[in-house]
Amino acid sequence: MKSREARRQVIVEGLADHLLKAGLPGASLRPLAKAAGTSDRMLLYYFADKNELLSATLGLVAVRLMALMEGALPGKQPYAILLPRVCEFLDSAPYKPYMRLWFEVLAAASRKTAPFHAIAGQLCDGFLQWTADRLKVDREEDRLPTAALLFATVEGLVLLNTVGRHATVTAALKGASLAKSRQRSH
Amino acid sequence: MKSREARRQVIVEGLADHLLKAGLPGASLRPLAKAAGTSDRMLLYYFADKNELLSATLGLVAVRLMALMEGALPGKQPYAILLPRVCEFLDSAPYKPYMRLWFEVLAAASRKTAPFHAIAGQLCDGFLQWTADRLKVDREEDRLPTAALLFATVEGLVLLNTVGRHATVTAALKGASLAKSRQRSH
DNA sequence: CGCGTTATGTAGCAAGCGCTACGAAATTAA
DNA sequence: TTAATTTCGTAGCGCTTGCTACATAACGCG
Repeated sequence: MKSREARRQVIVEGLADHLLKAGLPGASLRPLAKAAGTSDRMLLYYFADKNELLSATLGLVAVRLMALMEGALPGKQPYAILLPRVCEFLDSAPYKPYMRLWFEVLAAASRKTAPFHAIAGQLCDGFLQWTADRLKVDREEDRLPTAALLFATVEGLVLLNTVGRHATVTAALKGASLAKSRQRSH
Repeated sequence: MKSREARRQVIVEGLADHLLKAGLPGASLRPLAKAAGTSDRMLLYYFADKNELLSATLGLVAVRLMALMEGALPGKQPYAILLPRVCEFLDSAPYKPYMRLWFEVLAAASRKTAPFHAIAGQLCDGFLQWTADRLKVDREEDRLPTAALLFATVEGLVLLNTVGRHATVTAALKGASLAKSRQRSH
């Protein structure tokens, strides 16, 4: 009765591991089952169908990512400092699998494919919240807009990193610091 | 002899249409062939394999997109004006299929999957060039960094739009204008 | 014990995938 | 006209996909 939920939990852990390694293209039932130490038959015994299974797994992945990010970058920093910091640590090894998977989910979500659209939306909100929490602003009413801008910019930069455009990323960061330094010198 | 290249061209046009509609998930040989008015057998007669076929098709898609963008936003604008402008028109109807497909290519590229990685890189460079061309800067040496920043930010904003986070996008644009206005008032 | 619910293995289905073997037309070259 | 080459349809291969039918095993409870 209760152990069913527990068993589901254990399975989902294995699925999440595999999903982070292989991504959505490698997320077919048989490989997933193998990674979780069970069979495709059992996956569809514990989950109604592949959608429910993926929803649960991506949910856990989101929880893991948020837990990873929770401890990172303590304190509050202004925009100009936070931008390169976030960009840098999201490009570090532990986050790369998450970022790759994240982009695949986004691509699927852009065609309104269930269940990706909903999940992508939630994760966007979560990440925006996380950004706002770490942001130091002069006026409190600027928090959300500034956090949104930072979020979007980081998103774009991480994306550029994943396709190997590192030079463009550093150029963009230089561009951001340019704007800030000019802001100060005026 | 020469008509073979012409035939390929005609086929690729049909493939591009379908690819923009159905995206990478719908890009299997039989549907593609149907859309191009031929058979899967013939696709693999005119192209070595599916990779070559997709490369050619995505190449044409890139050409089409660049042609679409060529006429848009004539003249040069400063960063603060260009950012919302680009963001707005990339969210308009004619560009949406391109953006969706673009994200799918990026997701595939993030796993270094051939031939997407190379194509994504090229398109990044093309778009960066386009941005730099339309940017008005005070000092010429700021052009590339500023263009890169704008590119990345737009990328992130378009991404947010495709998952329906329009409020976050407008907030971010407000955040950008905030930074600029404060820059002026200081 | 015996019985009902829960768990799991085996086997397979229909559909789709990229791709190919084969032969018949159609076209071109001699 | 004949011979060679290019074009294309038919059919199917081997494999993977999500998912299911069926039977068996294990377990909890009376």
